Formats: sequence, structure tokens, C-alpha cells
Amino acid sequence: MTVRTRFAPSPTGMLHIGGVRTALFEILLAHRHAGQALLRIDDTDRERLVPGAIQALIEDLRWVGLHFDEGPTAEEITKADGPPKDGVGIGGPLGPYVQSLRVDRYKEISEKLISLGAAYRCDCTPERLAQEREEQTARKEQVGYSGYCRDRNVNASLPHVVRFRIPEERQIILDDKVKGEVRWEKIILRDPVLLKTDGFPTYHLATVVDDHDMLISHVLRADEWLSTAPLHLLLFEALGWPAPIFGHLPPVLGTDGKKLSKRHGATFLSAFREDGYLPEAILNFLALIGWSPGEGEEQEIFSMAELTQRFSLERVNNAGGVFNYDKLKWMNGMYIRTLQPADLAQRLKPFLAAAGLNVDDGKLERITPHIQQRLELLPDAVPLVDFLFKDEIDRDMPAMLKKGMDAVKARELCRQCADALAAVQHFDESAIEAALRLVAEASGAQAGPVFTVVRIAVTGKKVTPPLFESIYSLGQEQTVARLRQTVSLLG
RNA sequence: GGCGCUAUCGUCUAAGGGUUAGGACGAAGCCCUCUCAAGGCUUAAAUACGGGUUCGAAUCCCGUUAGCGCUACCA
Repeated sequence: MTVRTRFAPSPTGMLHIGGVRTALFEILLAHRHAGQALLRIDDTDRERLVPGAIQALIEDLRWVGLHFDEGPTAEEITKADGPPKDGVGIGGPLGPYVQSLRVDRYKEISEKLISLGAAYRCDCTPERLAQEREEQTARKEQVGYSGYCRDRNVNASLPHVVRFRIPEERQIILDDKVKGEVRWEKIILRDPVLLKTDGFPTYHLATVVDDHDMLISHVLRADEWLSTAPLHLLLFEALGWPAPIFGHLPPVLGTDGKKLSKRHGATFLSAFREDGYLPEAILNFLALIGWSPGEGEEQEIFSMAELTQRFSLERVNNAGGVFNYDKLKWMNGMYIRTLQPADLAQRLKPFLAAAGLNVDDGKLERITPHIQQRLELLPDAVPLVDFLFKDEIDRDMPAMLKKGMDAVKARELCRQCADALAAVQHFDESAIEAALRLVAEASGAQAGPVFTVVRIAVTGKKVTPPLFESIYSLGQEQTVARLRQTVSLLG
């Protein structure tokens, strides 16, 4: 059997980080078994539809490095949400992959269900339903549709919905690949709506039809769908279609144990991008919420290739997991350290520019290897390198004149260092170090305090990348100028 | 309320009847060191509770408690 999975987000807003994990698992599972993962747009809720959301969804997925084997074509995206920015879609043999473009198919199946006696038309008004619910609540009954229209043979020409006839006394057993066996002795769902008055299907109908039509073998989805799984099973059964294998994924939680939301921090993928997280780190981190390699494995850093090779549904946890921002940051730092310096420099540039810095490629290239182990997030680079890209710097003089260092001594040190550095022939890290150490030694002071003076004189602050490398990156001329400027400042 | 899911350090998790209950993040300390980091070493920190089953339970079963989800013409 070919393993085929699908990620079916709703274009009702930005892509949530929990959704990213679902998408990750879909891709991991499919590719683990040399199958296909597809992207399907679930835009059946016309009221909550957000213009531009499909575009954003696809862009986010692409940025984070989640690539699907089948999905909406550029034409399909255009029809549903306007032309894609880069004009590129995904495509595939079983489209369209946008549900609003498949309404005829849902209509056809719902008619089939009606003729089979498994579904019926219902013209109950929202008011009537509300009243029913009120009465049920008052009588402390189970709330839900009464089944009033079950045998009324509502005329198809009237505005109506189509409801599924939930069979009485049916026991349902779901062999969930994550949760294990789940049983329902009786079904509490009360004749749910399949097709809405506006002609669009509800999730239940659309997902069953599409999963069948698109030859989906494994349905991986959030935990919250578990309660409605019996309906889907019943639907497959009524249609005489084999049901796919299900796996209900545990939720991604906030620190308080509730579903991750804005209150806890960034939740949309785009926010993580803006905060300076690396796609590689995000994916790796997400994989470890709800999944682990097991077998005593202690490795935690996994590439997509490794994850693909190791992933299995059996190792997916069934308890929810808290999204730990601290650990993500740590992991992001780990990934930043493995980047080629040139690559890192490129990723840094947008953030430096956003901070208003006029980036000089040569300087950035020289300093990058030295800030690499000092970053957790990309924007962390800003305060570390901004001294390189400013004409004028503010100096933290109080920090310079601490622990027995007075203005007179500091002034003399700066003067001597300026002279020494100005005299250096081959201006590189080791020559700079030699020159500065010589000055420090001659002054009779400890090297540390001397370097602090120079550090602040040249960069303005007490925390910087390593001194000699910072000076080398800045260049001889500017360094000497800044030292002399400090001399006059102290005079 | 009903139905369902879940329960190991603060957090992510390992250990699928027999371990001093392991690792990672975070925290603390030490080493290294021109600041800050990175790195190395070390420490504190957990089987929700109660019953069974068993020679033996974190692990299997039942119950309790707690948390979460669903209970829409939303997904």
C-alpha cells in the first residue's frame, strides 16, 4: 500500500505552529514509507475565510521547508485566493486540491447518501434549532438535533441542509495508531450536518470524500478530531469505502497546559520567522514535541533526512506537550553554530538592515565567525555588531572607569594603543593582539582591565565579540580614530 | 452534564515487569577565558493518589483526582 497523507489547513488566518507540526508529521510519515504527502486547502467555511490566507499558508510552508508532493496548482490558488505571488503552484493528478473548487463532488456524494437512506434533507431554521436546544437544556437532556426532519422528506427545492442519519445502538471501535483502541459504546453525535445551506460541505463530508478521492492512506490530525472520528468511520461505511488509518496527534500546549495561544508567546509561524528562528531548528524542535526516537537514543539534533528515516507512528506520544520557548532558542543557537559563516551572514543581513544598520559586507564577513556562538536568535547579532556599521558610537564611560581605572590612566592607555595599532604593518588579529599585549605589559597593568578600556573605546560597550577580531573587522583606520577620539574625550 | 483523551524532574522525554528511574532545556556551582558566549565537569530536580495482578510494577488492570478536547449550518 502506498502511504499517502494530507495536511488540510483552513485559510482562516495565519499558519499556527501546531499546524506546522501536524504538517511535519504528515510529511515525515509519507516520506518514511516512500509515499506522498499532499496539501489540501480546506476553505469550506465561507464566513471565516480570510483573503490572502492561502497565499500566506503556502509561503509559510515553503519558508519553513515543508514541501508537499501534491497540492493546489497556481490556477487553483488563483481561483480561490488570487494569483500566487511567485506564480508557482504544486499540482498533482487528483486535484483540484482546494475544497471550494470541489463542491459539485460533495453535492454528488450527499445526494448519493440521501438515496442510500443514510442522509436526509432538513429545513429546520436556526431559530427552531435554538429553541430545541433550549428546551433540552431545561430538561437537562443531551443537547443536539432531535431528528425532526428524519422522515419528513423535505423538498429539495427548499433551502435546506443535508444531515447524516446516525444509526442507533451502534458500537464503534477505532484502531487509532497513536491512541490505541478507542471505543464508543453509543454514539453521542446527533445527526450532524453534512452539507450546509450555502451548498458547501462541512468538514466531515469534505474530509471523507477527499480522503477517499485522493487515495489517502493515513489521516494524521489533531487530537480534537477524535470525538468526531466515529462520524467519519460511519460515513466511509455508508459509502462503502474503506476507511484510512487514523492517528490522532496530541496537542501542543502553552505553559499553563492550555492550547498554545498568543498569550504564551509567538504562535504563528510568521512570528517565529520575524523573531529570527531558523526553519531547521523549528522543524527539529517540533518533531520532538510528541515524538521521540526512543530506544534510549540521546541525540536531539536531527536533520529532516534523519527524522524521515526514523519517524514512526508507534513512537508518537499520546500526551500533550508544552511548547518550551527556552529549549527552542537553545536549539536555534545550536543550528546557528552549524551554519557556514557565509550562510549565516546572509541570514543576518535582513535583521541588521531592519535595525537601521548600513551593512558593509566585508566587515560582516569578518565578524560573523566570531558572533556565531554568541547568537540564539538572528537579531541577537544587532547589539554585537552595530559598532561596525556606525560612524559615531556612544561609549559606556562609567563601565570603562571602574575597578581602579581612572581617566588619566585610561587616556594614556588609549593614546599608547592608538600609536601601537597605527604602527602595525600587517593589520590582522595576531598583530593586533601582539601590539595590545605589549602596551598592557609596558603599562604594568593586567591585560584584562586594559582590554576593557580599549574595548569600550573602540566599540562603545563592555560586551562585544572578541576584541582583536572586533578590531580587525572594524579596520585599522577606524580603530585608531576611535581610540584617539577617546583620548580627547578623557582629556 | 454527557462522551472521549491524558497523567515520569518546572518543561520535552527515555526506561514497553527486575536500572542507583537515563538524557536534554532551564537553574546552581566549578574549569577555561580579553568582555560576553561557546565548550567541559558537577549538583539539585520526577513515576498524581488508592487499590489490585505478580516473587517483583513507572510499566498490566480497576477506581479516584486533576487537566484537556468535543458536544455548531467552525474547522
